[in-house]
Amino acid sequence: MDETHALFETRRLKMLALREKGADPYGQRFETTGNVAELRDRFAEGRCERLAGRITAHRDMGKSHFLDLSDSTGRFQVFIHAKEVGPEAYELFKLLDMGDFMGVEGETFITKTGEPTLRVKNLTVLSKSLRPLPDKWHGLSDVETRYRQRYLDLLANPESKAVFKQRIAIVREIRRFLEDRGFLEVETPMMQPIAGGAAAAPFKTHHNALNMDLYLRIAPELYLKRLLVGGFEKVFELNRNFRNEGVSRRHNPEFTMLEAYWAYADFEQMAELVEEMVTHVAQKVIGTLQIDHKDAEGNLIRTIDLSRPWKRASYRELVDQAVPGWFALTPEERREKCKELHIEISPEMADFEVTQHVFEKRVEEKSFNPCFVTHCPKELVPLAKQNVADPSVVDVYELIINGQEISPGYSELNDPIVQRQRLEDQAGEEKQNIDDDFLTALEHGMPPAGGIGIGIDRLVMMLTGAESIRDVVLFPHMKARA
RNA sequence: GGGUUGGUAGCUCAAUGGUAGAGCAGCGCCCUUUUAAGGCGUUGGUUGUGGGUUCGAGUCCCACCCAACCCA
Repeated sequence: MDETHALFETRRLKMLALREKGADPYGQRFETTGNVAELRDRFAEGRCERLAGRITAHRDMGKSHFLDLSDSTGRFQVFIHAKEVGPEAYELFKLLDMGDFMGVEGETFITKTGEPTLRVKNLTVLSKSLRPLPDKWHGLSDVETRYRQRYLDLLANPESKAVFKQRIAIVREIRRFLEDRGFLEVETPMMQPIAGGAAAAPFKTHHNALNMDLYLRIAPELYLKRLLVGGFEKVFELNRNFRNEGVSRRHNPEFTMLEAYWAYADFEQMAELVEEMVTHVAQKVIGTLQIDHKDAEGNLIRTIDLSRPWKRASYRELVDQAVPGWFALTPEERREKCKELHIEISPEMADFEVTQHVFEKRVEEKSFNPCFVTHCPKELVPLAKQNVADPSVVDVYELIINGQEISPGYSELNDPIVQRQRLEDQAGEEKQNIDDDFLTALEHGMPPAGGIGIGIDRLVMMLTGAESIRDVVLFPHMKARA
């Protein structure tokens, strides 16, 4: 939309005309007697009120005008008539359009159709909009515009705004829940010399004054554990991580992660904590533990049942259930089996990766109600403690809801020697990518601890029924327009 | 990275290869209680970009850009 467009020009000329008539088209503060909701709550005829908002409807009866003035709490009808506001203000009013902000003062009354209304005596122009808002009836449905110009989506689509308000409430309730249990929210570096704590490609940046490369963090984990070494016993961080990977329905390059660590606890206590937290948040924000997911047409696809207790089963058990006899096969036979099952695998995959692939396709993607998958193979999770009885697995859970990983939880590895070995194995040739400062910290002694991560975006998707991460991230990343 | 679908007026959408249209918004006129107000009239387009085929392309072909979905 270029700025010489007729619609833009018409409004620009009106803006200039307002200025000529002595009205500042971009005005100052306006004292109100309340917002729309407050006016409605205490509504009685004959009260003098002052209200500010955006013009969202205009019903023109010739000399009488009915406008909807909208703020974040709703819309309120205002009545404007030349005799009531006087000729000068009426001239200003005629220069206003849908989408403009104005402040009004007048007396309340009820129209003959029963609508609570404000009869305007004085009006103040607060802000002139130079571009038209989306169609009042059809709204804004173009997904590209909804993401690129989210403000239009928020204005035109109440259900979109509702999802973001739910997201805000979810994040707030998580913070309260953890704080109520003695967890301290901390802030650790977003820019790290070595991007550790997860296996993912980082974004690289450069500090000019220090002349050093830095990475945007892919996880806060290694810093939070330093805090356990430093004597904090219950900490959490709820903030952004960055991963330099593809974007998809489930991936945004920056995403919000909760990590929490609890000294002297283990992964089973962490599972309890997460179960309690998510059900608490669902009950508080959504008002139910039965979460309906609908398709674009509004048809119910499924209901996710968050009722406690949540299912717990070992990785091995679940894979064996999905593909009976899987663990009796040789690695070669497993690859054959994948062909039979039409599960695509690549030749360079290690045997545990083949199993993991089967897990993803046959267990994860088919699990909608909550399931804690416990005791994963240690190759998958290098930062967790090995199981005492079976060293081939680690003491972790992986929480699956809605066919996606929502949260991993660990009994954190606190043996510095084993930890160094694991990181070295994982790094392979790239030894310089090992966070030596972290290992030094561990060598000073870290208490045994439970830790969790929760992908907040995916949690919000699950709780709100959003099909795409872009529907729960206010400003999702998009390619630059041509 | 591969596949599928899509991109037409500010918004929502039409248009067998044959004059690019509608509703809403905008603009003008009528109307003193409307609720998507109504009535009459009217402006508005490089059909994502660039090529090609054709007497003629929004439509067919090629390349590219952007997006959604699926796959890797």
